[in-house]
Amino acid sequence: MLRLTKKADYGLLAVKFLAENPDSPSLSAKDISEAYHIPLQLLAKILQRLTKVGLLRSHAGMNGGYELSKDPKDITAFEVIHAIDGPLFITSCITISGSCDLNDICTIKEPLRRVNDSISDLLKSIHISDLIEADTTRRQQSPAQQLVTIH
Amino acid sequence: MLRLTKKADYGLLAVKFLAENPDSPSLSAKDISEAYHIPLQLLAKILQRLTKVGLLRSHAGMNGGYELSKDPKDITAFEVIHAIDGPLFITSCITISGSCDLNDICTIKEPLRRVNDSISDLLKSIHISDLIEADTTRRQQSPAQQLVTIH
DNA sequence: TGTAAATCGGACAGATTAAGTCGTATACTC
DNA sequence: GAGTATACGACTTAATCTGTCCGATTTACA
Repeated sequence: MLRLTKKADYGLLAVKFLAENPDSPSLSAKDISEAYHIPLQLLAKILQRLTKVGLLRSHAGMNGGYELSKDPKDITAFEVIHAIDGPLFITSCITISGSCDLNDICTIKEPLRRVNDSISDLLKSIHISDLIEADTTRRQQSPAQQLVTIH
Repeated sequence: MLRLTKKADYGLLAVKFLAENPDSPSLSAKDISEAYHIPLQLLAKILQRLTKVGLLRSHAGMNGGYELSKDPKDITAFEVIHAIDGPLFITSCITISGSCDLNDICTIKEPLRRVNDSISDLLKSIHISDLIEADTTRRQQSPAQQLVTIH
């Protein structure tokens, strides 16, 4: 099925939201959870992880919250996803140690590892700023144009 | 975590195995399950699905089994994975109907859909024949060379 | 024509993982 | 000091994946 977790989805949404509101000194987990109807406690943990890896800066206490620690141009989708979901492995048999039960038998491991790397590269080429741009251009387009350029 | 199911792994292995043995008129689920230590009944179901979508031809009865219904060059990794795991959706919110709870709120859907398409294209560009070639070239190389060219 | 070997397919149980909740501690502002 | 917010570990619930069981059907061959 090859799908991201909801946490990763939420994380991307949150980071994009922070990127879109550079004027606000910091937005709280509550602000973001209400904007997107994400369970507060769950989002809080996601933001904590993003803070831990240095993508966000946090401010506890009243009027606290989170802000991006760098420019949206310099944050990739890969970084966000990796921080939340951990390392990306397309196959079940490839683990961080590189070993699996079928170590000597399995002959598709290496080809799939290359696929894995390609996907990683793809996600590394997508920056948070791209997400914002894609969104604004979409709004400017007519529905007919959207069908042509998107998907 | 963005990972294939084991079923998809098994399916790819099985299809590759069939492609590697074009001389055998047909290999049974048992043959394949023993070659790779895959649970027989589980593999049987996977092969049944691949048959259902037309990638394999099955022969019931004694000396029965499966064979590829077309050339390994004409079967993509995408076809195998799609047959087993169903449609590929990178996000949790993008479904076959294209709708999610956050339909109007979620602003990363379209960008992620493009990522989704890119991954699909990537998997469509990988043919079963490629998996075999990658494997044989690997065997011909020295361990040192493998480290350079692979990954 | 009967038996063995194979595919077919639904239902189910167990295991693993994801999603979400709870409670408490800590930090900061006013 | 009160109120608001982050930090974080433990826990529960829900969903999905993995694997098994069982019976039915098909086919080759003795």
